[in-house]
This record gives sequence, C-alpha cells and structure tokens, in this order.
Amino acid sequence: MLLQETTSSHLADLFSALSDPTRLRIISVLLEGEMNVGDIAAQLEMTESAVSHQLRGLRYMRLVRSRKNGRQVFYSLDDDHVARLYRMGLDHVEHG
Amino acid sequence: MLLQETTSSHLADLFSALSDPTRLRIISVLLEGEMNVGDIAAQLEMTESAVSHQLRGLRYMRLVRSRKNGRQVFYSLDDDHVARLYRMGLDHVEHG
DNA sequence: TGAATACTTGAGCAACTATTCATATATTTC
DNA sequence: GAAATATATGAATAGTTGCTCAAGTATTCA
Repeated sequence: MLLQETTSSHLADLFSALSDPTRLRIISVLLEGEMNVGDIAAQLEMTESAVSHQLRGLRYMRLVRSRKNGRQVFYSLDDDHVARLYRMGLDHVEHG
Repeated sequence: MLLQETTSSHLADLFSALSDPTRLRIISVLLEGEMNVGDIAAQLEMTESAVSHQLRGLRYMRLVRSRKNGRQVFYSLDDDHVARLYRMGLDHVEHG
C-alpha cells in the first residue's frame, strides 16, 4: 500500500541515519560494546570532532545513548532494531 | 568488528537507496506488483520525470528491474532483501 | 588557580541530491 | 510520414550533508 508522505519521511530519516560510511563504522565498533569518543575516533582514524558531529546525529535519532564518566563520554547502541537492520544490510552486501 | 572502508561504503550505498521518501514510496507501490512509470507517478502525484530519475537510481542499484512493453516500461522489485529491509524499517517507524 | 584533557559546537565550504524544465528517443496510431 | 504517447535524459538550481578549523564547556590534576 502506498506509503503516506509523513511515514515515508520518517522511514527515510531512519535509513538516512545508516546511509553514511562513518556512521556505519561507528555502529560497527559499538556493536562490540560501549566506547568513548576518543577511542572511537582512534579506531576510525578520524578526528574527534568529525566523530562527535556524527554521534550527535545518531544521538538525535536515538540510535545511540551516551553516558558521561568524568570527562569521557561513553556511547553505546540504543536500539536493537538498528543492529538488526545493520546486520541484514551487511549480509546483503557481503553475500548478496 | 570495525567495518572496512570499502564495505562501509557499499553498505552506505545500500541504505542510501532507501534514504529518500520518494524512493520509499515507489518501493511501497512496487511491493504490490509491477507498475509502469506513468501509473507510479500518478499514485505518487509527482511528475513522470522526477519518478523516472529516481527509478534510474533504483535500477542502477539493482533494486528494481524494468520490462518494456510497447512504449510503456513496467518496473518491479528485483531484490527481496530490500523488501525485508523496508518492512523491518517500517515496523520500527510504526511501532518502534 | 591554572594547565591539560575530553568532548562539543558553530561557521564555512566543497560535494552531493532531488527536483524542475526543456529536449530527446522510442513506439504506436492515423 | 506526421502526430501523439510514454519514458528517459541533461543542465540548472535549491537544499542538504560531512568534514575542517577554531573556539567553547566540563572535568581532572598539579
């Protein structure tokens, strides 16, 4: 059945959150457990700023959750639907 | 495990294909069966040109297949992974 | 208190995207 | 062959996105 405009827009927002290599790589490391911004940036070999900007978007979309401990901020996945979408997509890309 | 750059890029391409309201609405009508460009455009209340441009992208990504009959071109979904991703995403958006 | 650390944020910019509009191609009908 | 129909395509444009760089906020430590 034809998707309504508002629904299609929300769905597009969800997939948009997964439509960037950097965000997907962030998700891939958070699948192993929570990690702080500096370590994520180090793993990705990117600046903390770039990573922080992307985490902001993921946080806004409620795909990740943050926990502050001292001056570090630990991020973790806040949505198992996303992990399932990620894995299904990856499966398609790898053996598709 | 950290996603490699090329893999993350391919995965991002897949999700990018689903990251636009118009493309999602096209997919939503093609889930019911094949349809020609003019009818898709009419259902979406969009110009045929805009729809054709989006179909081009979906075709390029091999998410839809086209079949020409006379001067009409019928499109259908060419990937059940995509239908599954679509449904999983929609489920998240509707009762997430 | 002052310096160092961890992260966030805003502005700016280059690259990308989705639509419109005009035009082109292919097919049918007259 | 000419006109009409169905779709595709290229250029132009407005809007969006992801990064960098510089500056800002917290927090810890000396």
